[in-house]
Amino acid sequence: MSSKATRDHIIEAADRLFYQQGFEHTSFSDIAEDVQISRGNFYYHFKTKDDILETVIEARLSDRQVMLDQWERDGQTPEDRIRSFIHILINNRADIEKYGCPIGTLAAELAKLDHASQGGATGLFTLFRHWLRQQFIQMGRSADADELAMHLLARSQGVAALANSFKDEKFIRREVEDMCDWLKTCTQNPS
Amino acid sequence: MSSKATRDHIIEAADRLFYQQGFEHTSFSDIAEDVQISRGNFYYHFKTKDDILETVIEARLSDRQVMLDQWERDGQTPEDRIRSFIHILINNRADIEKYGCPIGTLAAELAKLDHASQGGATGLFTLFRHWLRQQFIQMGRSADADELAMHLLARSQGVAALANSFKDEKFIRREVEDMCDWLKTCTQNPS
DNA sequence: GACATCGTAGGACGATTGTCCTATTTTCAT
DNA sequence: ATGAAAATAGGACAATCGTCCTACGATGTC
Repeated sequence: MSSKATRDHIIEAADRLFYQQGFEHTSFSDIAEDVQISRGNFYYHFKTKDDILETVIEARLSDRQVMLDQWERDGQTPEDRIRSFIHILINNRADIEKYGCPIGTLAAELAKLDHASQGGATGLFTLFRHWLRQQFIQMGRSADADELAMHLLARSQGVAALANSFKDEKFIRREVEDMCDWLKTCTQNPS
Repeated sequence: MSSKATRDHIIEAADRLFYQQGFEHTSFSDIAEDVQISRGNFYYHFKTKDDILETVIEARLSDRQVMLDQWERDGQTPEDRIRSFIHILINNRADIEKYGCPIGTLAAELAKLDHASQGGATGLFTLFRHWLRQQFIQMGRSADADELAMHLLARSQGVAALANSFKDEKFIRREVEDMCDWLKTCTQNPS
């Protein structure tokens, strides 16, 4: 098989397993078994485990960027686009209830490990933060756009965390609705 | 030394290290070194690693219960007491920026490990959920007390998560103030 | 002061970890 | 078809993990 195809399989499997089981708790054997290659062959594609993590983070960054670009094309108004962000919680509720937020849980784990890729995980947050900030600026809230972005990011993280623990779909839907209501008030109140 | 003293030392060290490094990433050697006992002596006090985790969760439950009881004595109004809860974020901001929320990060890790003590970690959330619910009931919001409790719990978790990633003290203070403002509106609006 | 119990130390154990090395197979340009 | 390069397999490796076992020192009761 071509090198790139195998490499992509590894990245896809590592991405999924890091999400479902955590980075440290996922071993090379786990990934190799999932991809159906030998454990030894691993080091032809990646030098170290940290190397795979870096690549997975880059892949997630690229994935999310594509998603944001798509919203930029689809959503008519910045409010529409932010609503798409909020509705991630509903669209991915099954996974979130089982494994939490893929970005938040990774950032939390790497912080505890004091891992070199902490910054990469924070970069995933920053991607959304800057994108949300842009949307709020377009809504005429340039003065406090970053504060609004952080606020919404925090609320999403909180909902994901509790949804993961309590596995309560109604709670997710209620909070999503509440965030959308809050979003409506953002056009009106300049502060 | 008495058995109980050593045991308490182990629990205290395990509690701290599980928080700072995560449960799985903390080994018996880490704890033993911290307590300054031999690794082998461990199994005189605890049967397994999961056994220590269970005990640590019980200790955290007891600790937080004591804290809630204290607030119950100190705070004049339920609003005062809920404010004490919100201000955990400020009082513990240094640790939260470094290690996140001790309850949220443990619950997230155990969910990924599919660990038997998942319920114990969720129980820590439930302790606060029920306590907050009681406070909101005393504020005359019995109809939606649990929803308000979950809402506030979620917001705290979100702030802790982002504070951990961005290490931004101003963000914490801003969100705490915002939550206190929101709390004020809770007495007025019956829904 | 003898003795049983409690507490501790130190190491053995099998399994698993990330990493690395060396054959062997596959692929493909010539 | 042949040879170089790419890709894979399988195992060796040192270290570390949780667990367990046995022997030694401390403690306190009779």
